[in-house]
Amino acid sequence: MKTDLKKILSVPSVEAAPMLLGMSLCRKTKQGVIKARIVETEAYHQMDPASHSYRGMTARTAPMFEAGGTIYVYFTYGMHYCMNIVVGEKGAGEAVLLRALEPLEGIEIMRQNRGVEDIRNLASGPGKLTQSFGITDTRLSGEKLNRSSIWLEMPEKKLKEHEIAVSQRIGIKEATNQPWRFYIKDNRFISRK
DNA sequence: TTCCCGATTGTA
DNA sequence: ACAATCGGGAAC
Repeated sequence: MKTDLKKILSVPSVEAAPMLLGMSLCRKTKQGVIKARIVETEAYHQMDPASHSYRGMTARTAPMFEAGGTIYVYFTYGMHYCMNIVVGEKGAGEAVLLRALEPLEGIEIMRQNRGVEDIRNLASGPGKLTQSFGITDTRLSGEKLNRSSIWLEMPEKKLKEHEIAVSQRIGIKEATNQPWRFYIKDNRFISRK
């Protein structure tokens, strides 16, 4: 049975995060189309003290409470943007942080956006991948996949369970950390650490 | 209105 | 190991 994208976007984040691995994040830009494979994700949800949705809805986090398929972009450390794909039902406050991508198409555009040459340094981190995709503000936050410049494409072959690795999330305080980071085993494009 | 700090990155 | 850099949100 073919796994449907809509189905993936409707389940809780801890289930959706590994399911998004292998899918392609795509964006149409002025310079051309960019495509990159999702190789590392993290799950966040409303009962999670490390999640932006934990303390309820604010102007910034409102998109995180929208229905699955919404995009949530936030600004952090005074200089970086991070992108999430909201999942679950409207009001749930569930999202999957995209942490690393493997460049597939539009690699020259990604190089220009990042200002670096090394393909492994284009999208191997949550701040890097937004920069390589030309996301330089939070205007995409609240937009819907497929109804904006950004969309997802299903992989040609689905990942097997043994190809997926799990670990604690990165940059989260010890006390609130959980094994909710997922990445493709042995992939060269995951973030460092 | 003040103050602290972060779902990071690049450099030393 | 650490500085850069600034908006969000809690506290006052």
